[in-house]
Amino acid sequence: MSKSPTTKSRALGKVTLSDVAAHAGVAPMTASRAINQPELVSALLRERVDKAVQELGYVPNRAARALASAQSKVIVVLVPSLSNAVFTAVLAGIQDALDPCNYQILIGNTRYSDAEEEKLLATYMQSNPDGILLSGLTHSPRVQQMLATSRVPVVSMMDLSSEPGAMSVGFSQEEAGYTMTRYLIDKGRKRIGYMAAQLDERTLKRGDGYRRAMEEAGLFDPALELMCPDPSTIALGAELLGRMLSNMPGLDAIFCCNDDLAHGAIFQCQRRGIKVPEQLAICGFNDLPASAWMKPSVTTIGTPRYQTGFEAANLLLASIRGNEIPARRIDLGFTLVTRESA
Amino acid sequence: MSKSPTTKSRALGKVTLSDVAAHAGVAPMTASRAINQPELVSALLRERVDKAVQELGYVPNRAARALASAQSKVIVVLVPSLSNAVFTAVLAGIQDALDPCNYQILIGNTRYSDAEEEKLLATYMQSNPDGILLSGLTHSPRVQQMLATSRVPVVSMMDLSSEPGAMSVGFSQEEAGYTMTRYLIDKGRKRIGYMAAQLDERTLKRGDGYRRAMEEAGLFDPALELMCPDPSTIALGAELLGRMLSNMPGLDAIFCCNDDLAHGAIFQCQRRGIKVPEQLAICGFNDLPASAWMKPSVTTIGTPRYQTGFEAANLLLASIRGNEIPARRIDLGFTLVTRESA
DNA sequence: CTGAAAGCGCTTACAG
DNA sequence: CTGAAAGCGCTTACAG
Repeated sequence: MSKSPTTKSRALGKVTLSDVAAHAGVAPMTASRAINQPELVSALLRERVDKAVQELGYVPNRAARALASAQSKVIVVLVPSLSNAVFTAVLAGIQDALDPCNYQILIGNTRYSDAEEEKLLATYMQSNPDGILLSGLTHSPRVQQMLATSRVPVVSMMDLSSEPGAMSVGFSQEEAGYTMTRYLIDKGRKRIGYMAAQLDERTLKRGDGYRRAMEEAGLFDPALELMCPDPSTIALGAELLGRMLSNMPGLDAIFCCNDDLAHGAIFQCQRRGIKVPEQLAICGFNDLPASAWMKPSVTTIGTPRYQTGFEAANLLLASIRGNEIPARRIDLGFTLVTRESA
Repeated sequence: MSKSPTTKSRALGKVTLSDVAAHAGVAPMTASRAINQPELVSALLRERVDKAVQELGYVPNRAARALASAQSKVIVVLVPSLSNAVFTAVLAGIQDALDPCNYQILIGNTRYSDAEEEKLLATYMQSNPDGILLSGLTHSPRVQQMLATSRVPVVSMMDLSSEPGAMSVGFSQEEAGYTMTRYLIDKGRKRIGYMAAQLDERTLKRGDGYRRAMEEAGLFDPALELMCPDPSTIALGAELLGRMLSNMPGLDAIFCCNDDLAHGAIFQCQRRGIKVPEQLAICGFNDLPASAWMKPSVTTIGTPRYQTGFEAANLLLASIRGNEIPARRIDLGFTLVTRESA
């Protein structure tokens, strides 16, 4: 358990590559190779270096490597929320895709705020990331500029970009909103409300789909939309249900922009003795685990969250490596999951 | 929008501090000061440097700074899960506490695996973290050794350490398990089962508390415990309920080690027509949002998740800064939340 | 297969 | 208040 012999004032007092090299009786360069490209070093020296690494407890200094090699091995991931199960599933997919590649993942939680996104990106840019994974398609001008000037590969997740050359993985949020609304209409519902919260990009696009379907069917009525900027929670769903019930006479169905709201709305119906779906059909979006188990179980849109993260990370890796990219726009689709609630 | 004039082969082709200094007509050292300790630079030069930074779009290189200053400004956080709302709340608290301090947070998801924890820590150690936030008290020998040799300040979250000098923030998991069980006993329940999954450290300690209460009351029966190593999910709760019902005759209450299991168990009861709490009392742990809204609402233990993250981060900061630390062991307590289900 | 030299972009430690 | 020198720990680019 020997320590670095020199005690220079600025140093961390840690074992360096030179210490390892000295201990093994080789040049630092050889020690470096033995560690990073062992196939380029003779078995004998490789063994001596390995032994020195063990004995000294050498830990490579990532900052030094990044500086010398101009390669950070860092990938930045920006998501709007960590409390939303949707994004933790996306992160799981990203982790699984990146795990074998020895990248360091910098996770930033923008909290659905453009300002926060700018701040995080500005900070993370100091780490010279090799690639960036972003949620959504729309970003502030400053973010767009930072991305453009950095020339770092970027993949957008959760929706499909129509910009040529842009890389994106997800599905059409608008189309999914349309599909769910269409389903309710086909079931014979006439007064279909849209309950939305957070009002992020995706919620708005689902609303666009809802509107298109309602207009097509001649059922559109702006009074049927409740758009609330607060974060989506079960409690908010419960509250908004009350508001919709009192403000929208004749309501026979509600399309909630996500499952959290739908769960809250259904719990509220249970407490008020409103029968779902007989009196009121309620459906959600995302197919969270509880949706399959609640009573009534919840009709919703199944979304490829884990897969989105996984594919987006792989697309980014291909781009970083300069590999051929068959498709820069990967549509993972969505599924209409019909259950008891609508 | 001028670029760095030199085009050396190894460089990133990015604007450096020297470029900024040249553009402002000062020495690099002065540019560095103007950016990091502006109060030490005259107003005139400070202004010229600021202008140069703007005009060149300078982004500091974090690796270079870390290497030169021997300070990483990195804090490592290891949590066992990101899909568990408990830990995302802890992370939110950490973020809020660290946000003003310009630290980079490295979030590692150990997936409840010691091997994964070792791997993550080994990787993150390469970044020379200034501090580490760990979940739980027990860690593998290799993890303990890495922490010991690095001499980096560590704060443990989610439970209280009895080791002298160790810093920890949380509450007694054992005590909480005891309290919930005691509550069920006081309510007159006799055959109280314990439904556990994941079987991590905390689940086991809650079980210890359950056992202590049952033994005290002369109600203990090992046949009343169902310990399943699979991850906790609503689906698993629903499944385990079935198993307990068929294997534990006379069961009149179930203490689920967390709310996910409790929700699944209650949904299953609804589907089977079992009345909760009349025929079977069910309670959970953690007080997730749905617990207050479900029907029946869920009796559970409220836990200080956000607060744990917040206080743990602040404790770590104090330790990093060498501030005086009034208490190295911060007990945030827990609350028994009695509702309809038990 | 091995190694001496130079440099990555910044900050420390001095000196003025 | 300002700056010239040296160095952080590693890797690139050569040369042998």
